[in-house]
Amino acid sequence: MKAFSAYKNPALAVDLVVFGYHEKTLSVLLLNRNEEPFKDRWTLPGAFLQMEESFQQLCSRILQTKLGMDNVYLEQLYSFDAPDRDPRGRVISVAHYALINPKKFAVAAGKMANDVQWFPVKKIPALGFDHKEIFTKALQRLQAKIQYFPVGFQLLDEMFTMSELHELYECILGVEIDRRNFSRKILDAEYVINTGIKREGSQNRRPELFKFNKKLKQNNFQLNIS
Amino acid sequence: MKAFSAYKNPALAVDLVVFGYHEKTLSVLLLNRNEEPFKDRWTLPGAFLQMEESFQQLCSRILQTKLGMDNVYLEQLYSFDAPDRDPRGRVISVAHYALINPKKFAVAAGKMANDVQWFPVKKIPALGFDHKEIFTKALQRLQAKIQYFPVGFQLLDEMFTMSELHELYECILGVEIDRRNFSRKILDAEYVINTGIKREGSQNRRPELFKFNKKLKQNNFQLNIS
DNA sequence: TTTCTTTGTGTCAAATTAACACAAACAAAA
DNA sequence: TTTTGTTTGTGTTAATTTGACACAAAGAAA
Repeated sequence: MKAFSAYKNPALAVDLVVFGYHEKTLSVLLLNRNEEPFKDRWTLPGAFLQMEESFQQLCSRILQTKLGMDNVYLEQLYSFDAPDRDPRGRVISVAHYALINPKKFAVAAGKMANDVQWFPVKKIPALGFDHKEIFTKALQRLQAKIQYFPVGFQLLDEMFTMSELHELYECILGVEIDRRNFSRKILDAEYVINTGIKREGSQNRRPELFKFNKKLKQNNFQLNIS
Repeated sequence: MKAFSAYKNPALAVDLVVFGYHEKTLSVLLLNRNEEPFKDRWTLPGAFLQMEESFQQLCSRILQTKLGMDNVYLEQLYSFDAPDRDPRGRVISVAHYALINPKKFAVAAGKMANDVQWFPVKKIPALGFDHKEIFTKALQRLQAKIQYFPVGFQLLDEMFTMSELHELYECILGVEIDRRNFSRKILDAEYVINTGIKREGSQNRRPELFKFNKKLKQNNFQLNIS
């Protein structure tokens, strides 16, 4: 480590935007900090990166110790570097976002925070640090991604109805989607995944909403419609 | 900074994938390292983040000191965290990519490296660290982004012909594009940018290749076709 | 002025989307 | 078990978009 001795490194943290879907509402999990800075303010859950730890591991650690969750969909979002983003000093945050099904995890306040709570994405309070910016970027990413990749099933139970999926999409994208055309797109996509070939029918091909790729098929992706 | 005293932080670096377009070829700038680790191997240019420095500033510093460039298009790519990616110890790399016009900058070896050279993206040699992975991700990002956002002009002169732009797109995407339909899309897009309304004509609307948004207009974007 | 090259528009068939009628499947109630 | 309503999926059609290519206008070179 000689090579680094001349450097004083900024601290490295991960902040998590945890999305959950419940009662037709997309929500985000926030912690009420019980210590300075931003004591009693809502913030995203986060923690500092340990020397030997990967981002994945750190995310799991945050989810487990602070929120009691594991095995969730996770994706790296962006790294935030504003020099003044943390009043304690220089901290780079490599933000990630997670998609979970709130029913599976009873959210309980961990040791650090005095309160953990779901907030609908339309009613996010003032956040500490630059977490509002992180949240906004995460929501935009989710909205963009759901249109070409089947993230979003992680927000529902293993089995879900077409209506539930339809509502989820309308909710996340904030637009109305024709129920029947949506249904057709999902079924077409599922068919392609399972068989590798397009579904025939007079004109019933709607390959736009999802552009499933082969990787997904390899990953044994399953769209369960009850 | 008391709060951090318990932590030993991983080092933070930025690695740059600098794209240039020259003689109908998309290339990447590589440095031949003249010190361990990976002495005499090709790598992406990079440097460690100083305490008060933003990513932007660090990128500029790398471009200026190692490559003699400034004022280039720059975008954050992804953060790489494999614990063993640097044999010297734990180093997180927040990779960025840049688009430049090679004609504007005479590439000269800086102090650190003993050689700087353009490599066509189809002929990248074995790279040190995990830089092959970073390069691959950058190329994929560029290919994806160019299809809905007008990055890519930065690779050409201020004035360029339609043929040049057309070639650039074919080169980056690695596919053939009909010259005439391409031309129409570009001109339609330019028209929308300048006037805010669609270009009329019997069926000559091709709004797919670029989805220019208003932000671009605000940024005074100009597509100069000689 | 002629000839060649570059560039842009017209046209048309195929593919895709959006909107909505209708029918089958399912569930709840009687 | 029948009735009644709700959910879900397919059919159909018009409008939009794409892709392929003919052809013409504009420039550049000879």
